[in-house]
Amino acid sequence: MQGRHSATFYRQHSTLALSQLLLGCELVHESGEGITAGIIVETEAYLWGDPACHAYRKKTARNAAMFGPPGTLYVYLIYGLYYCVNVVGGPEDQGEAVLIRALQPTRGQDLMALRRTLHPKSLLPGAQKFFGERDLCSGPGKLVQAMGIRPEHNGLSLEEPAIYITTPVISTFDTVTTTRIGITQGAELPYRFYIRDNKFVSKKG
DNA sequence: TTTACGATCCCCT
DNA sequence: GGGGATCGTAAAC
Repeated sequence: MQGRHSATFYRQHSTLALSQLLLGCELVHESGEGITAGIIVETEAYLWGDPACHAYRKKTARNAAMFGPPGTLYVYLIYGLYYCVNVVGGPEDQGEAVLIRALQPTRGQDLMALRRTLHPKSLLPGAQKFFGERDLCSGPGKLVQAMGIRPEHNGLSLEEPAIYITTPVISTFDTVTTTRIGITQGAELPYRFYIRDNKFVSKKG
């Protein structure tokens, strides 16, 4: 059994450092439906003074969770269709966070596939009905769906019993540092990190 | 009060 | 490789 990261861990490192330290750690959700888990293989940092950061201008109703203590979950709706999940980093009250962009599934793959299949959009005629392992968590919207993370998780702490991140389960890998995906402002900043040659990463580059 | 747009995903060409 | 879906948020009027 792997240990879980503590509040101290989230407090002790900068958000940029956290973005890299979370690679190789396992995100676990013990839900009523069952347990799902996956190794974090891709992250992005959103920092103070960063124009792409949701907290760039000021604290609002949407981004309030970003100003919670390090180790808080920030879940938000994107494009009116999907949700993304972040881990709030320190220093506290700076509105910084780490976007979890991809997981390598380790537990509950069947449940993940079920959740992805049962998503309302997937029930539309002609929608994809089968998911290979690579399709479960290879993107920020996908992994939220597969892990059963919902808007109600916004503002919760990773100290909660049912949702947490473990200490590293793999450690021998190279980290690629590159630019973030899907943004216009701050696009040149090297704030994206992923495990080299891991097939569950959303995109190369 | 109105409007433009986004840290995405999936299907179609 | 490109575009449409879809809606809450926040900036602009």
